[in-house]
Amino acid sequence: MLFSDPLPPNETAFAQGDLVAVQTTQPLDRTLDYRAPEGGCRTGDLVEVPLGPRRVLGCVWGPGRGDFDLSKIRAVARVLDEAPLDAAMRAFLEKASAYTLTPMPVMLRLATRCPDLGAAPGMRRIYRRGPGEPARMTEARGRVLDLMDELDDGGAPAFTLSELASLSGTSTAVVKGLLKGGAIAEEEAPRDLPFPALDPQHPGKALTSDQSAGAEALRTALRSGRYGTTLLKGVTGSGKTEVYLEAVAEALAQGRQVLVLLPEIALTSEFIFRVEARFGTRPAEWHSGVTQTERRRVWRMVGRHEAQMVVGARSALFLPFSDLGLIVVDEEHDQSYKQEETVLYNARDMAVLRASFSGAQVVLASATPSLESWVNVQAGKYARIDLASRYGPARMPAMKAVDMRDEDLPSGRWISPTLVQGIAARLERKEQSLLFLNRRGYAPVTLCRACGHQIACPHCDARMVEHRFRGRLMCHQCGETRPMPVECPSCGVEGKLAAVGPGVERMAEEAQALFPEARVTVLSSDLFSSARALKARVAEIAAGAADIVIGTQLVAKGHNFPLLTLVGVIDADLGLQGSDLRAAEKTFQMMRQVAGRAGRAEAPGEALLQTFQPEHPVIRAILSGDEEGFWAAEAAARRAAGVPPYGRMAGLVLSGPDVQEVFDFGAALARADGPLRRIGAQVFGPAPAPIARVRGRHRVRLLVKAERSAPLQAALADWVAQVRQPGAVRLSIDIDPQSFL
DNA sequence: AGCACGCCGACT
DNA sequence: GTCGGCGTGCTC
Repeated sequence: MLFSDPLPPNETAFAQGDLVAVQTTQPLDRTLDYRAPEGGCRTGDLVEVPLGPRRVLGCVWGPGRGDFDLSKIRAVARVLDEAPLDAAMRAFLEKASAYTLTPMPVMLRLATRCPDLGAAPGMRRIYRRGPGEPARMTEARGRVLDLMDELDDGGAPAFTLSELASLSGTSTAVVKGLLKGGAIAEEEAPRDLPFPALDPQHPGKALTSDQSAGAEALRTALRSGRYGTTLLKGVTGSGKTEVYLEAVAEALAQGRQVLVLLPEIALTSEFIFRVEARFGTRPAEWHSGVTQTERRRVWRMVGRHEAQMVVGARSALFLPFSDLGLIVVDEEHDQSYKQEETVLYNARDMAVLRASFSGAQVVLASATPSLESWVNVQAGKYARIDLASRYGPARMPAMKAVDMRDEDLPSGRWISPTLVQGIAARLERKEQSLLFLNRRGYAPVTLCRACGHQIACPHCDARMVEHRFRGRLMCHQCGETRPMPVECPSCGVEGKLAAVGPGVERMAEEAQALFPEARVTVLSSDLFSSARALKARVAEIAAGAADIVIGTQLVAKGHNFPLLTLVGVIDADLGLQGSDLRAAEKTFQMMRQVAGRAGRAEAPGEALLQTFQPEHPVIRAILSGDEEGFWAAEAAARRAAGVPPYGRMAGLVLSGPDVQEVFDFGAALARADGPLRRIGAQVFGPAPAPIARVRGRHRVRLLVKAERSAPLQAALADWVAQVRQPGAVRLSIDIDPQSFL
């Protein structure tokens, strides 16, 4: 990405009646001219404008274009009482729109995702202790007043009516009764309270010399007051968090705002706890689990610089920070930063873009960085800090391959004798073992032994996966479930349906059969109703509530298991097959993350990787621990193939209810490749997407490949615009797709 | 996104 | 004749 565009001119004030260009959230491909309202407005102001019979949300983008019939121009209806989007934010939105080929109105919608935007700030009644005494004292009244006096630490604490009633164990009627005598005073207070200030001077943990050096480098970068990106690399448990919290402290001391992105909501509560320990109070939170009221508060306070620090999901990048000084992207390599729905953007790249417009520093933290980041370091675009030594006595586990060709294992069994021995030894020592398999459910395939039929989802081209705990079949694509049938749905023969292949539930069964006395548990996302329930279970397990843990991908993500000393990877080859060019990178990262779960406390850990191809370069790189060698080899391979980050790619997915129509549209696009050829780009496809049908919609994929320097986005826009799109067919363009299938 | 306009088939 | 299907186009 290039981030060299200058900032747009500074904010302009417009007097009533001046022509202003307004970017709306309606799907229009340009701004519309309006007249500035009574009292005027400024660039960046969020406004309500009349559009046809409706009023819609918009943002003042600059002086009017003046290319529309003056007599038809209407006036801005209202300037919202919200913080304006500043020049850096607007430039960020425009650049992100151009880069991801996402229409501006969609970007503006991302930036204004605040409940009740523009509504008057909500008020609520609060109650404080008053000077008076009640005419008659009762027991309930006494409890209420005692509560208020007891908690009175000088600042006359305020309560809501319901808080007061429930905390003192009475009804609201008692509180209301106390109002009369003036013992309690009622007042109106804004619902949106500023966030308490974080204290950068609050003492932090003692740092190792490695960590101190890293922290000092980040502080120095922060003091430059300019944009810069640093890759903070350290194995699991090396104390990356402590290091970047020092950068946070520096930004806070400068009075600038901080955003920390985490890949998973489940990780936020532990992180917030650490922030509170470090800075004395909690930061603002922004993710799908936050209530509407709190969201509104966070959005407003961020815009007014009354929230200093936000911890959240990728969408927090679009909050209206007024002075953003630091963005931390924790676990920067995580695939979830690139979502594969609605708006396609990579939060890691967008963080860098946003920071470049705000003069902010970016810290990309990871034990296993993405190849892109590694290459950017090599090219001198990013700085790099390595935390090599492990925090405390724990070490990286010893890693060994279990060559499955030499293991004596009956069919239908997946835990090799070598791995069984390892688990047995741990059980004896009262240590934990983790078996990792990235497959949910009992078995990936359900096959009829009579006719060979495989049970597939009726809406998707995907197999139904048996979930034996629930006695149901489930489609992992669309979530469709149905009871487990007794007879084959194809030939009707009873009792011939067989489970083929391993899933975590089946591993649990096998482990339990091997070790009947052991406590076996499964950690899989589908077994928990909420992040809270999952977190609670993880805490129990960490405390020793299980001997053998069977887990999916979930366990690779930063949860702590101090008693764990053995990790068994059931199928280390799983990620190596297929034509995904990132397979090697993903497998490498995943295996290292999982292996990093072992031996975090006093006891040294061991990781056993079950594989049929121990000589595979990726497996060898994992075992040898030669990361730099792996990156260099992988980078060379990508360069030779002309693929990202050395070449540019775009993936197109066309989808619609009618296969023929979708394919015809794909073929028409492939034929009309003139604009692409002009920049030397090639089109591949149309081909059925990896999952050719999802929720009843047929999906077809095209892939565009270009040179690094080619103006890909502009060519793509021209190309797609030439071919008329059938109404029922949807088209999404993914710049820098994660998988190239 | 909505909402109007408009041009074709099935009905009171 | 007219009601209503949703394709096309406009909104400052």
